[in-house]
Amino acid sequence: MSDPRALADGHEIPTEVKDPGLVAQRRRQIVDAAVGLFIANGFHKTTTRQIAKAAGFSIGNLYQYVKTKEDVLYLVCQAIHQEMEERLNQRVRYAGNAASALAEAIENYFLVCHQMSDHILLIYQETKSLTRQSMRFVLAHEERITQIFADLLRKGVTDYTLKPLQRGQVELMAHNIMVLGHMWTFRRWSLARHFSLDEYVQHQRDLIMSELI
Amino acid sequence: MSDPRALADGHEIPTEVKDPGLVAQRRRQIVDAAVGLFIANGFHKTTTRQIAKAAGFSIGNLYQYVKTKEDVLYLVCQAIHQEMEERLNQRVRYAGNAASALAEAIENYFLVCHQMSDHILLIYQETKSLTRQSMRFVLAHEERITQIFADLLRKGVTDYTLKPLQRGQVELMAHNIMVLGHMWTFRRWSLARHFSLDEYVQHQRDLIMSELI
DNA sequence: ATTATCTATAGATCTATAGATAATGC
DNA sequence: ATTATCTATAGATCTATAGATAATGC
Repeated sequence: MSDPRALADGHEIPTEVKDPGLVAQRRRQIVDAAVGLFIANGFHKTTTRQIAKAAGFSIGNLYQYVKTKEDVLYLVCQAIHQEMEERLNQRVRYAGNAASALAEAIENYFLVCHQMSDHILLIYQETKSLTRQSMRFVLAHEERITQIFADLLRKGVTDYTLKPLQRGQVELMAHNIMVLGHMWTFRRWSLARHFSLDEYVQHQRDLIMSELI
Repeated sequence: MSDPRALADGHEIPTEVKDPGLVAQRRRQIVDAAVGLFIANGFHKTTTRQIAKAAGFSIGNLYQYVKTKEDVLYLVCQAIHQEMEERLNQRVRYAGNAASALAEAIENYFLVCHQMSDHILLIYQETKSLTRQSMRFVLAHEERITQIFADLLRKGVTDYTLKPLQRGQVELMAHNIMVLGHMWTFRRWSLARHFSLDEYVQHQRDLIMSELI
């Protein structure tokens, strides 16, 4: 709690069930069921009954693993960020030329954004339905993902493969990268009239890199 | 309907009331009441009773002016885009140096985004709750606003105050400008730790313009 | 007479829990 | 014996409408 990065690990949700392995398994079922339903119908129009049914057990049992419907939303948001973070870290190269590592990370990130479009949209649309506390954790996770790019930028400044940047400008560029990736998910209805995914990724990557070199 | 730009003018919502002036007036009351409630509590958690009460009349009368709750959301989205568009057009200068007109328009736009933060967030969060048809109109309006920047970019290319740009790149930069303005509204929780509004506007404006000159 | 407004409520939900039943492990 | 699961439902909504009343204009 004292380290701001630990915030993104989230908070415990109380359960009536003793076996931690079972809790993890059932909650994964809940999340898998809920993600699809929330994407299709939104959080508010999805009922806890639908979630229980799609997860493969009864409504009563669902409430052994979460205390409220909002708990389900929180689990979903955390799971989405978790997956996003893993997919990015999996591919980030920290050795060698930082500028080209950044360019690769941007490309990878934009492709992941494309693959996780519906999930990213869900977070934009439903974060507001979280309790204050849950929202803080979800935003902290978003921030931690942003720091992947901030770290690469700082590394590029250190090894002189990028132009020098003020501390604030590092943050700004990291956020810009994040948002331009998301942009493909919430403006594709217009962007796709002009670009394929690959064209979009290349143009944006070049735009960002030309700013930095 | 045949001209894509006309789409943004929207579609008529049926009413039981004959006097068009009264319809306009009551709907303005409805929109003013609903905007505040939707921002505070979200579309789904706001009840039609609350809207009627805040608008100053009964629930029965509300339904003389709209057919469904979703109609209210649609009216709200249109009103927000209307105001945004007016505030931008009011300040856009089409005479003289296009590059500096663009820089000024960006600055003005970012400030308007700041002032209308809650409204922009509302559109990001609730557009999905519109019917398919209403959503099309709302997105068309968003596109029309984006074209304000696309037009300035084309003008800058024509008068040689900006670098030459391919057709697709004009669209891309216009969308980037739009989204970087919105970004202040949905990432201020993080950005404000590093920048004041004015610093943010200047940095982003300089970043965009340096790409174009 | 016509138009606008209000009151009262039908009908349809939905979340969360209580209490009963089934499964598991000692 | 303990833990997990299920069935049934209490209690609390909420949208949209029907029918009654008030206001308006000829």
